[in-house]
Amino acid sequence: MKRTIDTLEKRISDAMAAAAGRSDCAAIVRLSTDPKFGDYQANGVMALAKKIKTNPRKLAEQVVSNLDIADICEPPEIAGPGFINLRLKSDFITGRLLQINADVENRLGIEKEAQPRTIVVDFSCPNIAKQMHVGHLRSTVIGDCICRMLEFLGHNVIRQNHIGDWGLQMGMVVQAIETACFNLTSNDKYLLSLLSENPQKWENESLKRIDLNLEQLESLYIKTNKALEIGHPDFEERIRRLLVGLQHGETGCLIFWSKARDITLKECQRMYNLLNVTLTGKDIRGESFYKDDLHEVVDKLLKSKIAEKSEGAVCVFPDGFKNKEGQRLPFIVQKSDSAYLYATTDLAAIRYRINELKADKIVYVTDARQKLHFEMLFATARMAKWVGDDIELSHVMFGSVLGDDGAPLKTRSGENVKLKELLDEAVERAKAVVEEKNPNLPADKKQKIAEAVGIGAVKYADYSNNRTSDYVFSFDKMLAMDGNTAPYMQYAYARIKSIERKAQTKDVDIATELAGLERLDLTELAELELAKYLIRYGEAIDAAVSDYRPNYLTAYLYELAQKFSAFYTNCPVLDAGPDKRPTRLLLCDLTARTIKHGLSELLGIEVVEQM
RNA sequence: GCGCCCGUAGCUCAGUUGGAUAGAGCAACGGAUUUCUAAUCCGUAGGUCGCAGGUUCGAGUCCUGCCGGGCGUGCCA
Repeated sequence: MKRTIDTLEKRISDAMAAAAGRSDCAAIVRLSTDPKFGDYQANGVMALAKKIKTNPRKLAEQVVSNLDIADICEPPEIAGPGFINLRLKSDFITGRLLQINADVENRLGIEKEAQPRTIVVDFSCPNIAKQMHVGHLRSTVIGDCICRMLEFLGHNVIRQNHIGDWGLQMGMVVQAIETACFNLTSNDKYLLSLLSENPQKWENESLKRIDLNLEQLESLYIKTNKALEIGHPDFEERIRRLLVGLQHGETGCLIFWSKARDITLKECQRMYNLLNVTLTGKDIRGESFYKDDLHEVVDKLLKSKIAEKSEGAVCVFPDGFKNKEGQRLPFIVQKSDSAYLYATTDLAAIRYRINELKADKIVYVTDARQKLHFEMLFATARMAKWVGDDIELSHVMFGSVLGDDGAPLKTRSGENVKLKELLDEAVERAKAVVEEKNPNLPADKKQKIAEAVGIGAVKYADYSNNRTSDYVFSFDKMLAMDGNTAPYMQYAYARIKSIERKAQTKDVDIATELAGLERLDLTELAELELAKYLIRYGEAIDAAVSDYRPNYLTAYLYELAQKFSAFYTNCPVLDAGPDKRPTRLLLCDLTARTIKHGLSELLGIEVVEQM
């Protein structure tokens, strides 16, 4: 089932082309700004009239006379300076609803993309030896939604969790694990003896016994970091040696590193499961994966004269980038101490994604502060001809999560707020609300509802904000029952489910009433409004996915829930007469399916049967 | 200094290649519950879209300048 707006766009554009005798015509069909203008409006005639220097209203008349859309709309009306106003026929609306109802694939009548692409999405990207914190929330959640939407439309999505598991800090990570082993050894005679006699065996033995969780590892890492900052030359030298050892693949260093990686990834996976994010172990492809390609990246850039030595470092100077003195700005791919950095890794990753993963598009979901980095990265990759003109590189950026004070969200002591603590508190608060509103539910149900609502609220708040702007984090707002929040959406869904449960006690067989449904009765305004909105779901997804903006989807879902709530208060369902009831049951069913699909399939937010 | 992002109702924010009278939610005020979950609905009030120019049939949206804020700006990611 084609999207209505696309069909209208095509037909009107064609009619414009016929009227104007040229091919570059765009109807620019949009939702009407006001119900009195109908459902859709075409804005393109005025621009075209200007281009071909003619009277826009006359042109509009010509276009309309060429136009055959009687299967969809009432006769179009020309208004104002040259708008074409379109009102959907009620037959068309009911036809669509029935088609959605009959969709056996449960896709709510939404078609897959005619030309599926291979799209790599790079997101989440936690770091080794660090707990996920609020800074990872947006990338993880928005990236996941983008993947889900693209996949639903039939694209081949390849998730890439580009974790920070290589580079400068790894010396300290190795040191941290080693410290943990020493701590273990200090009161263990056997390990003590091994330490002097057989260091290799000591490493294996102590690692086997070590039982660190990520929190403990992180705290060791932080201590190491602090010790380094204070500045002991010996210690500094030791960390540097560990880093070099790791980079040269010394087994001792590698097994410590690998242990830290395992501890970290295990905990991250817990977070993904808790967040209902689709990432798994197979999506992990961190910086370390590219470590052996870095030399070649720099070498190729140097050989092709794209990179040059400057102040000891190897730099690329892409066109159009200037520094503060107005001189060309470097994209450093190798430091003067010959170490590689994230620019190098990112270039290696681009090559891998295009050559091995066969990406048509690569989408990076990272915060807005990295904008310049990605602009230079893309420019460099294109200069090197590693990325063809037919391949799209997108930096999907987002703003920061702020605290009440307007500064990036931190704890009182100035640390990043841990994601786990944030989610725990959200669930805790949601639980208090469930307890208050619905104390009679069994405890396990209350817990499930609290988890769905609490975590859903955090995610939904993130989605519903325009991703490019910063937003102020507020439990009170995201858990509010009014407004564009997860609980409001979940409540609307729960109300429909409640009707369904009630139906059984009233001997109403919903399945039977919906199965043979052929005629609908949309006489009430609230019914018609809801019906029209339901058939637009595909348009909302398209808008959200084509600009990677989940807030378009949440805005649609919210409005849908509002229209449902209006319908719910005005139109009794189960007590309606036999002529009205099937239509109303269908509206309930399709609303529930749409909300569930949007929340649970596309946003990864659980719905609940009762609240 | 330069670059990027932003500035919309008291607050938080939507606003889709420039479209008709700029929209929500919160807060405020008024109303609706013998009725499928009131965790709801309906209504009222609230605006110089930072300021000043410009482009045009038409600007919150595009251009220029200014004011205010955030971020970035050669060896972190």
